[in-house]
Amino acid sequence: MEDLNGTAYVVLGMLGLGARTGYDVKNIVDKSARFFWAASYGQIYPELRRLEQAGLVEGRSAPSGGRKRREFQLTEKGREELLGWLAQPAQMPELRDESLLKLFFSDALPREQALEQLRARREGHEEFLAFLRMVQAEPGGEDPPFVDLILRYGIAYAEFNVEWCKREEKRLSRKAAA
Amino acid sequence: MEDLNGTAYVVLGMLGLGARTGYDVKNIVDKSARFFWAASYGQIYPELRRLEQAGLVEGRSAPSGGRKRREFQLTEKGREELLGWLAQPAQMPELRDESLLKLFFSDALPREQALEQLRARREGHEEFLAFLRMVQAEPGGEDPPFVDLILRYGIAYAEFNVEWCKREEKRLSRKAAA
DNA sequence: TAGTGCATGTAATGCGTTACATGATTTC
DNA sequence: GAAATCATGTAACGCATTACATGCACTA
Repeated sequence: MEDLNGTAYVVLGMLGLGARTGYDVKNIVDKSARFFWAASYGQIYPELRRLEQAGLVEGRSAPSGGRKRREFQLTEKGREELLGWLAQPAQMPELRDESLLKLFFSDALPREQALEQLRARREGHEEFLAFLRMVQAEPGGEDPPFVDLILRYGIAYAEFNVEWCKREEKRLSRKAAA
Repeated sequence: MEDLNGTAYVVLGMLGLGARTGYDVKNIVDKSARFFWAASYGQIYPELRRLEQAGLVEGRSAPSGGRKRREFQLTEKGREELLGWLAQPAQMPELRDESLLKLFFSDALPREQALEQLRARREGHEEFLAFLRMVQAEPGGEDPPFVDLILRYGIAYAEFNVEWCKREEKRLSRKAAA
């Protein structure tokens, strides 16, 4: 087992799911994983090289017309690394949620502005929910079961947040009125 | 308005909530905000200096016995900065959840191991839930309303995750049996 | 022919953790 | 007298974003 960072496993995993180029990896991440794990070109391309040097992926030039292009695929070693990582339990995530931070400090704010923070959080999650429902409704090949599972998680998570905000908005308005 | 990072506002906010030293800030963060926004000494102390230079906090030496100690408090400018920041809407957070990432790639795994990932996620959130309930049950001064709101959010969030995992564990076991 | 998409990459900068280093005071 | 707690800080490293730079191919 190598000592790899999370981004390395995103790349390995996406190659496993059919991505061929760095560009592919980025697009698939943006379409399906961005909400729980983002990745930028500035990480992906250097990471592909490191993985190649470590023998976990194999790259070869595969130009399309006169356009430069590198295709990658998992090596046997790379597949093992991915499976080994998948088999280990994950760390609990450290959230970094600015909106919760603002709410946490909102005792310093007039009630109406604090309520506004709650509303803004709700609206953010409502938009997010709409986006995920759109993705879900898109035609095209069925997703693999666990890819679909995570999409449904995203939807459930957004719904939870919307409902929670609504509940607390009501509670707060009631209190303010009392 | 200065151009400050999130950690700066954590520090300002915690001083507003009664923290006096960098050490205080760290402890309060660990007790009440770590689950949605962590901060380490390596950020806090340099940040306090920057804030002092920017005139947002005021520090003075306040040794207790022969022990070196610096107390800080918000300046008027610092309080305004904090309030200004609180009044603006927050960005949607970018999650970075390794456990969701592993589930996302779990189609590559034998079903039983994938189920194990779900169970591990559930157990993580169960522990987290137990921890938050303990914090909630602790005696001691009542928390300000919004501090309490966020504690209740944490609990609701953990409960949501536990329930979601249970539901999906069942669904998956059913499928495997079919 | 202009715009969009495909494709690859680097450099600067900033954010954050970890490990290290030090030392006084209080409590058992 | 040992251990825990209070308290402050730095240095090295790693991770990630952003902005920049380049250029081909297809389509409207």
